[in-house]
This record gives sequence, C-alpha cells and structure tokens, in this order.
Amino acid sequence: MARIYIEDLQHHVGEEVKISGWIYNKRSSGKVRFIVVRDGTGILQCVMVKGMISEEAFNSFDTLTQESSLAVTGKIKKDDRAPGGYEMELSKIEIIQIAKDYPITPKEHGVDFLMDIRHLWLRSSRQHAILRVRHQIIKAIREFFDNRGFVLMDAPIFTPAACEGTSTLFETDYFDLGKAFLTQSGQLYGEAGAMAHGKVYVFGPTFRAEKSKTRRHLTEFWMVEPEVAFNDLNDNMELAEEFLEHIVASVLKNRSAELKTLERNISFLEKVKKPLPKISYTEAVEILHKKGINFEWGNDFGGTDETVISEGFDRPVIVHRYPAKVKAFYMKRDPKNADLALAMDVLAPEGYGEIIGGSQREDDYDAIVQRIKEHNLPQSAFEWYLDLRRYGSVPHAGFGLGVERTVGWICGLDHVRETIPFPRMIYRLTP
RNA sequence: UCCGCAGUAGCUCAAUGGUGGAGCAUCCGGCUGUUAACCGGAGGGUUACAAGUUCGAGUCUUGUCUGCGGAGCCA
Repeated sequence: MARIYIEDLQHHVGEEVKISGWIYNKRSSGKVRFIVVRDGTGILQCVMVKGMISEEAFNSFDTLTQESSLAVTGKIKKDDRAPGGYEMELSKIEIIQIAKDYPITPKEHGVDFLMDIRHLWLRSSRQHAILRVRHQIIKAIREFFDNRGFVLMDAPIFTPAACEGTSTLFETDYFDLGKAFLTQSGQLYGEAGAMAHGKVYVFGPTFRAEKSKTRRHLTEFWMVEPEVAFNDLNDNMELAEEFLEHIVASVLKNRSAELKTLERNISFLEKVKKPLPKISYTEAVEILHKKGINFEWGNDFGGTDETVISEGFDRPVIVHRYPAKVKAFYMKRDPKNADLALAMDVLAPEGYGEIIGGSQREDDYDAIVQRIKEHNLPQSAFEWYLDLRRYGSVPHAGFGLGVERTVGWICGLDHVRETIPFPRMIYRLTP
C-alpha cells in the first residue's frame, strides 16, 4: 500500500490509501467512531462503524490518545461533513506509539506554558500555519533577488567589532584574538560584496543583546539585506516597494489556506502594490503634530509614533531623510541639507511598525572617517571597510528587512515570538 | 534598566479575611455521523517561595523568584 500525504488526497478519491501521522483528536458516538489524523500536510477525519471493521481495530480506538503515532489505511471519499472535505473509511489501524498525557489539550493555554513546550506547540494548527507562511516569505525573498540577478553573499556571524556601534552586542572569547561579537548586521560585508558583484543580498541570523522586552523584539532574528552598487536613495526605495509587493503577493497566492487558519483579514495585504506612499521625516513629524502628539524634530520615532504615522495609510509607508544624528555613521548626508541622512524606513500598517531600515551609503572617504570619529568608533576596526572608499568608491544603497516582523505583520500576530520556531528572548533560552 | 499587572488541580480560570470550586485533560461507564461532540461517575491541592499582621490568610503587608504588558533601543 503506497503511503500518501493528506495534501494530495484529492487525487486519490475512491482509492484505498495509507496515511502515516499522529492523532489530532478523536470522537465517538458509540458504534460510530471518528479519528482525526494529522500528517504534517493536513488533517483527515477517519471513520469506522462497528461491524464494518475488525473487532480488534474497532476496540483499539479506546487505547488511542492525542498525538499517538499511527498509520491508517482505508478508502478515501468526498464528504462535506469532514473537515477538509475528504474522509477515510478505515479498514486498518497500525499503532506506532501511544502518547501518554500530551500536555496541549484542545482548550486554551497560556503563553508561558506553551513557550515552555514550544517543541510540541509547533504541531498546533496556528503555529503550523505561521511557520508555513514564514517558509513562503523566505522563499519569496530568495526568489525576488535570485530572479533579478542578485548574488547571495553570506556574511560572518563572528565579527571583530560593532557594525553600527549603537546596540549592545553578544560577546564571546575567541582563542588568542581576544573578543568576538555575534553579528548585528551583515551590511558592511554586503557592501564589500556589492563592489565585487554589483548587487548582492546577505541573508542570515543577527543578534542584539539589547534588553528589549516588547512584542517586536527577539535577541536572535533573521534579516535579509540587499546592497546595490550605483543605486541611490530613490532606487533603494523602489527596490523596497517592489520587494514587499512580491513577498505579499507570493503569500496571498500560495498560502491562502494558512492565512485563513490564522483568521487574517487580507484586505490590507491585497493593497500592498507599488507605488507605496513616501513621506519625508519632516512630513511624518507634521503628521504627529497634527494628531496632537508632542514630538520634537530631531528625535527618532518610538513604537507608538510609528503606529500613529502609519495609521494614516492603508499600506506600508516609506519614511525618508531622517535627521543624521539619530542614524548610523555609514549613511550618506543629503546634499541639499547636511542635517539629513539619506535614510529610509518602511513602516508596516496596522501598527506593526518598522519592517525595513535602509539608506544610501556614504561613499566619500573623508566624510566617513569623520563620521567614525563623531560616533566614537575605533577606526582601526573599520580599515577594511574604508578600503571600499579608497579603491573605486561608488554611490550605493541597501536596506535590511526583518523576517520576524514581516511574518508577524503578514500573519496578523500580536507578538514576534510566534514567528520563529524557537524564539530567543531576553528571558528565554529554552527549549 | 525602569514602570505597571499577575502567580490557586496537568491546563484555563472562580472563591466578601471564615469548610478551596468549575470546565478541559486523565481513569471508568453510555451513545450508529461526531465537528474544541455530548451525557453520567471517579481520582487529582505545601494556593510560587519566605516572613509578618490576625482568633483565623488563597485573600492584607514586606521581601524574593518567575511570567506577562509597556518604556527606552531597534529589524
């Protein structure tokens, strides 16, 4: 008997097939018994009637518990009463292992309890749907850049110094070379890649030792960072909006069932099309003032400020040209106003906040040396980076997209901890 | 790091300072189409920990621990 997957059932109606999986739930009304099996690709209701199947198989129902592993064999038929629309008439049950007291019951649970058994929580339908959307997003990210001739360039995880100098870094001993730090961004290495390949993207985990304790922060998260030689700020914004359009379209097309499981209102997602609204930092400050918020020009936006700004738009909004003093040393100044950096952030709608941060990079050697001094960074650590300005420096730009925040936004989740299989947070290192 | 909230059965939650309960899960029984099935029964407690106030503390006070939410910082 060939083993098939539940997601392929529609091709096997009327056939006798075998499904291997786990008990999701079971119900009985005496002589008619239902076993709901999940196999990782979907769920299937199996039915057996007393007298229509061996007495042994019929009675084995009593020993089955939630999440016990087994193989079921039977004929597939269409039945609207069954979840998913297909049902199996059981002819054989092969028990692999009986699970005892599975902790996640078909009722409500608290977050702490579920996070402690995250390795089991992954089996639950919502978590299952979220991780499939995450996979689709990552697939779409790679597709987008690969189809445009970008070269994937992996950046190191161990780094000798801070990329931006602002955030706290995780530190570790590195043999006789002193301290190494876990990367907080692959960008500087991406810039080196862009000078070699023209257009590259760095995709990997990044680490921030900030003691942030909010629904938008993890200590370990994934970031994708394209970097393109000869792009300016406008090119960068255009790349970002086409990128977001592609990701959202890919999820809507391929993961609509998962979005439905998550009860995601997709009307906001359907509006994510180029062009996205673009406003300057100064215009964003005016929006805050009009809404009666006391905000001083020159400061960086907080989480609630971002929410208020994005509330006025029905799709992601790009905010550009921030005050240089709140941004990183490597961002190029606006030639029209030296107080501004050629920076851009993309704020997701519905209060999800910043999902992209990027800029045109400073390409002038003297200017960037000056910035390194102003930021009190050790120039010696950046000598290799300064070489990129010594040898054939060109205008270039790039951005970073936070995968978890993007997954959270597209899935409509209220916390990024559910967007990654095993989240790392300030007070959680296990499982 | 700071501010706020919480911790009671395996889980989710009740309990006016006066004998700690319910639903789910588990176990036993019933039901020929169930949909987080339903119905009947049983077992299950150092009320996070420590001290204090009181005739009496799950409840009030202090401290500790853990978690949640927020701020700052950021993707």
